[in-house]
Amino acid sequence: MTEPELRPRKTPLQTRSKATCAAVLEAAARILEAEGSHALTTNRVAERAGVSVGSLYQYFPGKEAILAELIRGLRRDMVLTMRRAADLGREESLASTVELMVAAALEHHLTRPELARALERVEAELPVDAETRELKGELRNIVADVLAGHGIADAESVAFDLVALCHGLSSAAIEAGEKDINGLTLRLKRAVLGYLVAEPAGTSR
Amino acid sequence: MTEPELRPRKTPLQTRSKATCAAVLEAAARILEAEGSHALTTNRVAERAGVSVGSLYQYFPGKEAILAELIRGLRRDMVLTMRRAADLGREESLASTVELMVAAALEHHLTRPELARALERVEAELPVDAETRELKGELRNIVADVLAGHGIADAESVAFDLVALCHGLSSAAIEAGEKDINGLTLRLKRAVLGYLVAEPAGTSR
DNA sequence: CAATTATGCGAATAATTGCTCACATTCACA
DNA sequence: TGTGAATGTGAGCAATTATTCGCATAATTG
Repeated sequence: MTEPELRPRKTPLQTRSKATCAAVLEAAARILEAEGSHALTTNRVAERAGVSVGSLYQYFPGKEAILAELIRGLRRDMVLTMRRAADLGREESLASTVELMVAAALEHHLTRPELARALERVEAELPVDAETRELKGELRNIVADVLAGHGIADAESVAFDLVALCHGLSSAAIEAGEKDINGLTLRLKRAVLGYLVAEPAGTSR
Repeated sequence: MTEPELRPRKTPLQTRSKATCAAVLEAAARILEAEGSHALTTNRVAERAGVSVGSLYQYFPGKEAILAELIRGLRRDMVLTMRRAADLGREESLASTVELMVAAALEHHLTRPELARALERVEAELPVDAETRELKGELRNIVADVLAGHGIADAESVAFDLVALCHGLSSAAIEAGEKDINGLTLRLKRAVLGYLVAEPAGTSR
């Protein structure tokens, strides 16, 4: 049960090799979203990418590294999207900012829903990747900053909860085949603003 | 890519065979929570169960069937737990009932957290199992009934959202190693009551 | 008690998969 | 243009895995 290596083997220098790398990643993504992680074998990825296995192994030590790279890519995207939304919301009301950010998060989930879902599942079975951990923290920080900017107490902890709540609702709704994105945005907004407005205290037994 | 069979091959009749079945399921559960689904092989399960592979295959057509059975068991448990909580909450205030149900759901997630998480991931990669689908619907119905009993409009849709929200927050918190269960219960309660209290309307663009 | 049925066994086989390596091709650069 | 570095190839070996099948043991039944 040796931990699989998640870092790429070497970074492509020439354009040709960059294309190879990209093709491998894209092929893996497609297999993943169409058939799930159990169908992801190095030989299949290479074939689908129009590349030989040898080339694949030149850049990735194994399939876990390919998956890890896809995950990092997704998270980097997410952070960028959310940062942009947070910036747009600067000087806006809390409600407007929430709507902007919720819409951004949703859009992110909607670009390649199956891929995002598959990668999330895979991530849980892989050793923790340092950069991925950082990126997740960064996401929470972005949210926390927005909250703090509107004078909300305990911003860090609240940010954690809001991110988790939104993630839960978006995933479930998208998985259930929800098509009404505007409606879903409203439901997310309702959850977020509701949480913010509700009494933090209350007797638990 | 033939769909794996998820139903057990035959039902054990004698006590001896019931024990074999149970041993297989428990062994699979232990491997799953300790090492994840990639480590779950039929031979390993049989060995860990103190049973031969042949016996395993007598009752399960493959490992997917074992996993499916574990999933069904977990869901059946969940429905029972939640029904009990809903019954206990009858004649109580909405807030109290929410607290009871939230606590029940949490307790459920906490008995074998790693197992529950692993099974959820596995479920997403398996063909949809009829009974599992039913059970998930049943869970939402239980919540919807409670909501309707308190005169909440659109109970079905709200139930969907509340279940999703709670699932999201519990999973994230438990995964993050949250130990303060009382505190977590309060946060869940806050999310639920907040959602219920917040304006369902609001302008989305 | 047979005789029938249920249960259990595990070596052996077939299929899959990860991964390497010896060799070919292309590129960068003096 | 030539030479070393970078890149690409894919047959094939090693290891893992799923699954079967002939046979032994235990329970049930009549």
